[in-house]
Amino acid sequence: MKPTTSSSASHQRTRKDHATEAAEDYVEAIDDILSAKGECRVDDLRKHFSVSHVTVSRILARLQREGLVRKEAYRPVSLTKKGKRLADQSRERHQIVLEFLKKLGVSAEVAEMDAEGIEHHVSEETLEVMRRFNTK
Amino acid sequence: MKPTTSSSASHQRTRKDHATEAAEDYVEAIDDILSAKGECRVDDLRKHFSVSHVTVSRILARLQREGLVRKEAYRPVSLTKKGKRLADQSRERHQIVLEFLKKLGVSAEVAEMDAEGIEHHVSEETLEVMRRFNTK
DNA sequence: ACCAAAGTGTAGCTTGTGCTACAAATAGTG
DNA sequence: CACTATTTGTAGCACAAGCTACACTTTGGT
Ligand SMILES: [Mn+2]
Ligand SMILES: [Mn+2]
Ligand SMILES: [Mn+2]
Ligand SMILES: [Mn+2]
Repeated sequence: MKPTTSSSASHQRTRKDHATEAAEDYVEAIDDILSAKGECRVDDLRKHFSVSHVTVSRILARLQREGLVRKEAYRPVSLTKKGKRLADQSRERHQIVLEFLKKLGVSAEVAEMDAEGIEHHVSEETLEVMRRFNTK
Repeated sequence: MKPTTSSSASHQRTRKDHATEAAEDYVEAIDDILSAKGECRVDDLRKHFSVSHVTVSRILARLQREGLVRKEAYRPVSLTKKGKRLADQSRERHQIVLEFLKKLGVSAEVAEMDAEGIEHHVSEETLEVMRRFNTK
């Protein structure tokens, strides 16, 4: 049963997934918070992720450099078009994975916990398989 | 459809999963390489993960501090009892996730790529659900 | 035994993400 | 308006994991 793919390719893929993880989770959270309460502050994200406001602030600076987010000092955060697009994609994938786990028989609480990590490692092919499973 | 669990708890769990990821992947790789060729060198791990030998060296030093691995300068790596136990657990979980994805209809190549990341985010409950799915 | 090649170690750099402590700005309350 | 509480920013720390460059050890071939 030798691997069809070299192990190194899988580990490289995983490292790449992790490199985009923060961006995906942040734009998704920002978009959700914007929908829920009209504006998104550093402090909202601090609570959402259970990290210090400093961590939030520095990640937002990076996302701004990458053109996903707009942010002026002491002002709320907003998403660029690119950021909104990534948020929508991320949310959709998140939902599919979550729904999949629940349909599979995992409890809602545990499904929510697991989905938050799993989502970043699901390829298009696997996502499609999950989509079909969900509608079956 | 409000979350049953706070989003922050999921993100904390994901961060914890990532904190143990390198240890799990390394002891598993070491154990596999030991089985395959009798000894495991820094260079074997370098190839396995597609990183520099420096990265391998520093991660091994940490795993040694954590009591998972034995290593003397210029000598091959070996696993402690604790390391071997973690390797066995990690391999078993890896196999279950991989088998699950393939049974689900994902191609072998993609299943191998995705499993390498997903495995670290699968809770005991989800793993059990996958086990049952695999034998169905 | 020697020399070259391969493998390993170490110094030192980078980036990302976590933190506390302190300073500044904004918001809320009397 | 003034004062306080909350929010946000910044300095500076830690740690993990990536890298290159260079030094040292080990291995293998002549
Ligand atoms: Mn996530
Ligand atoms: Mn998410
Ligand atoms: Mn992950
Ligand atoms: Mn892995």
